[in-house]
Amino acid sequence: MPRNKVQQQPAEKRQEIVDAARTLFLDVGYESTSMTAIAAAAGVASNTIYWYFKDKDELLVAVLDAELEQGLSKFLNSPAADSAGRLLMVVNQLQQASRLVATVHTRMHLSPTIAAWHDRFHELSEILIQAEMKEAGIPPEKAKSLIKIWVFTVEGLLSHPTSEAEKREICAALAGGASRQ
Amino acid sequence: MPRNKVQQQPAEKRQEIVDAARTLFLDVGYESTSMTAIAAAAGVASNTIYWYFKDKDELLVAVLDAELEQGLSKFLNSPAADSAGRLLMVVNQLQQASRLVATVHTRMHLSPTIAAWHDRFHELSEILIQAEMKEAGIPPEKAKSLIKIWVFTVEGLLSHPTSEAEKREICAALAGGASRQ
DNA sequence: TCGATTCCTTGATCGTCATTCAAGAGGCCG
DNA sequence: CGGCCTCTTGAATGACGATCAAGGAATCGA
Repeated sequence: MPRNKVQQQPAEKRQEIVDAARTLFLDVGYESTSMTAIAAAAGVASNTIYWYFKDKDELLVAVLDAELEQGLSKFLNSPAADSAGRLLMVVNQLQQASRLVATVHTRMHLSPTIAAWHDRFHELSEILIQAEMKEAGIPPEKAKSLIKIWVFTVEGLLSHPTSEAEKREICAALAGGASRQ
Repeated sequence: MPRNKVQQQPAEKRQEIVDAARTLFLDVGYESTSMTAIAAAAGVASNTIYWYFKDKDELLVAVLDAELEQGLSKFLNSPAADSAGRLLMVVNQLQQASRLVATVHTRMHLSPTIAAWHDRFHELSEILIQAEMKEAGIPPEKAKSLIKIWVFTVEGLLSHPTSEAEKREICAALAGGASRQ
């Protein structure tokens, strides 16, 4: 069995493609970004993308994972504040990827790949918020519904244009409502 | 200036197109429904649709308006219950159109027509919820953030598969959190 | 009745997009 | 060398939303 070629040496090209896609997805949106445009930005032929990714959705998952990893590390290394402050920070951190929220919710019905990513993302989010609530002294029993409300509200804030002041109010109302349960 | 033809007599064809589109949009989703399929279901050539509607988005708005009108009348004629019960009823009423939630949020970035409909929908929703809260004795000042939280949570419930029991819990938590502000 | 005007419908076509195909360049191993 | 793998590409395919040019049918003024 001959093992050939330099094997994975220029796998940086994969990263270049992800970077190009990420910029375009965040800037003009997934739907308005053609594979040709991504290829041009990455300096390859559009077919080349299909050597590294099965389809456009798998490329989207790569972008989402990159975005998630970056957001997660910022969140975990953040200066500890109160729940409302941490919530607001998450919202603002995710804001730049806000266009992708609707895209994921649309494409999860069309692509099993996106559906799987979406499920993993929600699992992770709920785990993180549960930890947040445990720290605030809310019993896991009562917390279950609140977690969903938090997640849905964050998604709503990302999907709809909201002023900074209003975001702050809403996060405070969420955190306040939680501590009073 | 001759005024000709029977003028709008067979405008029922427009309704047939909307009905066909509605069935397909709710069943397989907007993105997976081709204009050809709608035309076939309505018994016309695909071009004919473009005589009645500027584009696919305008047809979607017609479907959304029909769905909204139906849902609204059911909501207003509903037996008065507590806030949690009325919320849950709205969620279940909108459930059949749940696939369109993500579609609207995606296409509002691509189509001014959809963006306008989305804005109108949120205005209307917030007015209705505000009335609900006024009745519950919540001052409009405090209600503003809660309204958004309610709307976002309803959208979240529609976008994510949730068991009946969990929906009930979440609605109860929302209503309970509101009354305690 | 005749022609003009408007309403409505359609077959054919266009342009774009995601994706696939067939072919090949260039390095590695035996 | 010769076969085989990794990687890249120009060209094609097929689906879709949308447009075009052409007419049929109904009504009006003359």
